[in-house]
Amino acid sequence: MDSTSRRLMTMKVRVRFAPSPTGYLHIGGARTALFNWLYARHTGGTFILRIEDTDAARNSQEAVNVILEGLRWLGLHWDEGPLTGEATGPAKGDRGPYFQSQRKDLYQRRVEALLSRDLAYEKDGAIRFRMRTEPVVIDDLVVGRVTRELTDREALDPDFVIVRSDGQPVFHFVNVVDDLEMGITHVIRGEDHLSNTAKHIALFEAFGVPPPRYAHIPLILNQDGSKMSKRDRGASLDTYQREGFAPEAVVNFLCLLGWSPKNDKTKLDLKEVVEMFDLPQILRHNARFDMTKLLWLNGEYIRSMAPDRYHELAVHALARDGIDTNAFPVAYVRAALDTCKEKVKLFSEVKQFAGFYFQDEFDYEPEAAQKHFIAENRPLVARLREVFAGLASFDAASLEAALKSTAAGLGVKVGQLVHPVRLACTGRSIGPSLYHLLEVLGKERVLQRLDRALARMG
RNA sequence: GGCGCGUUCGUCUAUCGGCUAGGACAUAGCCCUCUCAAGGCUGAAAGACGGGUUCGAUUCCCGUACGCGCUACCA
Repeated sequence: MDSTSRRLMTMKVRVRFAPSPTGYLHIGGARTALFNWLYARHTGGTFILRIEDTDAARNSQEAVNVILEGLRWLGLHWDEGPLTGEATGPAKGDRGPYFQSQRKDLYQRRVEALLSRDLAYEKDGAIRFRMRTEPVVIDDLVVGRVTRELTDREALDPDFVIVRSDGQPVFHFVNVVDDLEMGITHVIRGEDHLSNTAKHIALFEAFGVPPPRYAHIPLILNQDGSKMSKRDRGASLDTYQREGFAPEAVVNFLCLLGWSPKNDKTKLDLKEVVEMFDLPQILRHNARFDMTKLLWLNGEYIRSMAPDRYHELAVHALARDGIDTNAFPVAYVRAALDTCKEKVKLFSEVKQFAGFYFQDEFDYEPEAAQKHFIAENRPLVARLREVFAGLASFDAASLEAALKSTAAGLGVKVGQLVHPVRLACTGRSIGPSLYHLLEVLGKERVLQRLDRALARMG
């Protein structure tokens, strides 16, 4: 073991997620944040959020808020970093500011230090760093030992710009200065930065400071293997926030992209992941994003979700879809939502499954109405209506018994009653268990809806 | 073009030289069933290619192909 690794081993881990506020949080960025968070929690270290808002033109407070809200939604809370999207706003941690736009003096001082030692020089109004020409060895914790040779262009001129002629320092420079000043011990980032790491290491050496350990994680690709860009469906985290995914399912799925618990478990306990997670086990190849599997996982999470959590998310989804459940008794809402818990894969589906509980006026599915609301069924449904009306106890078991004996008495299959009744009471041909849904609706609503449907049957 | 990284079922992955290559999603069939799901059972489905090393290679080495990344006064 060299002295650098020994020093780092005794040092408390400090990792950071350093997104640029572009207006959306890329799913790959979310995974990078997750891996940094997991490593910090695993080692008892510190997870830092730093906003790389050097490109003033396209940065805004709203764009930063998208990132903050995305991370909060995922449950990836940071130990140091901004508390709001405002660059000059409050922050926690003593190594700030955590916005690059507020760190200009720091960069200026570092530039002058390099200039004064002739490690950098001015050319055409820009400031360039004297890059070494020997290969740079990167001991990456994920990829292994990488020896970065000069490219053909670099062989001609290895130096690179660190401050543009307009006075703006470039990414490679500010990134290194910040990691240095903030005492970052491990840089966990996308593999797209691997080649550039040589520059970063050279810069650290120029400052006379040992570089942090690097861990370059593979990229997340589209289903077809192409690069996932802003426009691709599922590339932006807000897709999941809006479409009714449970954050815990998204986090679980992201854990499985490039990392695995080495057993056959798919549904993971985050606490266990924190215990097991480590950098060397991260896979070295890119992964494709399988939305179908995430959807399945989300359904798994919903099915096994704690009741309170499920109701909270379901009610929230309904509200977003224009259904105010506050107008109904809490017990009714809970009972109604419970009948759908095992049916939905997404919270955005809750309205389709449970909407009828909260609105009396709804249209019938045309095809189903044509099939089930026929004259032939009218006397059958009418008979059942009377049986239901006479029931002393309107619970699922009684309803089932009543419906089945009525069907038997009429000499028809159970389905011949079930389908028209379901359609009459819900407007749809699919939905929760019929008997349970009738129980929740209650006798009054059920009879009303049956009457309304009977009026349309022949 | 140069530099770097990668390559196990369609997809995510297990395997750290002994494999009849395991699991999950998706998919096919069957069962269950009031719809839709869920669940149960069964099936099909993989080591990019070519050379080495080895008693033995998915596993180690080299080459080729393919994919991805970087190669900016973008981040």
